[in-house]
Amino acid sequence: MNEAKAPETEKAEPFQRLGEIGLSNFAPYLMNRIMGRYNADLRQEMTGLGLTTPKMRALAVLSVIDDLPISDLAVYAVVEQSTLSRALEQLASDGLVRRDPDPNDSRVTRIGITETGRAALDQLWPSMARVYAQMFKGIPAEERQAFVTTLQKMLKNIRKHDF
Amino acid sequence: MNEAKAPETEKAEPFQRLGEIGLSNFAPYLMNRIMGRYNADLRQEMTGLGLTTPKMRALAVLSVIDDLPISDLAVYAVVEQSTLSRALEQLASDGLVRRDPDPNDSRVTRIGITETGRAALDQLWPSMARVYAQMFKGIPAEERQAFVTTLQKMLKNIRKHDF
DNA sequence: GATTTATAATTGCAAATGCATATTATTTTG
DNA sequence: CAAAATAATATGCATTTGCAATTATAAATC
Repeated sequence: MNEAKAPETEKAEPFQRLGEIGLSNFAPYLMNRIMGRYNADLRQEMTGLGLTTPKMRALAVLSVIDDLPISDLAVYAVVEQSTLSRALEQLASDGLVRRDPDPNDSRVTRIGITETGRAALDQLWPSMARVYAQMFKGIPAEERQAFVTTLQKMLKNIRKHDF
Repeated sequence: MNEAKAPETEKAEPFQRLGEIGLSNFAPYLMNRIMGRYNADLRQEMTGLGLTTPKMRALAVLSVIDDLPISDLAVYAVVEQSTLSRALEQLASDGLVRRDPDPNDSRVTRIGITETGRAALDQLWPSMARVYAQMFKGIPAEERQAFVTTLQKMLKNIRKHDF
């Protein structure tokens, strides 16, 4: 009577529990495991350069999209606004980023990366590339591409902002 | 999917920078963004249940693999050993987990989940399942499966332990 | 156009985190 | 088998984090 007439892809399962899925089939678990290692591996390198994860993330984002309002940067960099505020304080005093008041909205401070900031990131990049390569070792280009495509869909599904 | 020109899977590129790859094509970036949202979304629910991310992760793992040494649990749950130690202290005093001395090695404490612990996780599970479903919304089963398969390979590539 | 509401960024503060170290138990080695 | 090296867990402590409240500005509403 109360048969589920589910459209296949969406929600057909009554409610599978984690134990039934299994950790190694549960994507969020695997992703947390992988990113935990990725971030831990990089943290070591960062420490040597006087960087922290929030600082590094801010620089990495700014190396691609410059001159961002702090609130946008927080979203891109996946760092809490207040944490980022303090990280930027240090980055600015170390000369790795620049703070420019937004001409149109005086509440906004726009952050740009400096040459020194780029240089710092360049020092870290080999490690990032190495860990990245390690992660995808033995995975063919086509599979990598499909993987990224799925990730892009997932981000669209889950994000709370327009970017 | 356009035919790839390059047969090389390993390392052929001279050294592409992040700016050239672009944030939205850089898998670790996308994964951090997605997991950042996933974890933030759940944190809210957890707070209501008196749980934190480390506590929740420990319970989730234990619901699948019970009776783990603390050191193994730390790996599975992606939580720092010292952080986990303190999280377990609280979980035990709240009666959500049990601590049993290992009969063969008296350095080891094995952690098991209690009925109360399972009940707490059951309360959280609907939210986890909801965010999980949201993440994969519109992504066909086949693509999901391929995605998980790639994740499994990646974990094998990057992990430092045998599990 | 004055008042309410919303947004950007900073900051105070308590709690959480992670590193280094301590403690206890086990394994290895000479 | 004593001494040294290794392993599992706990803990001291300085730092980091995130929430809530604050300040300052802008937008909306009446």
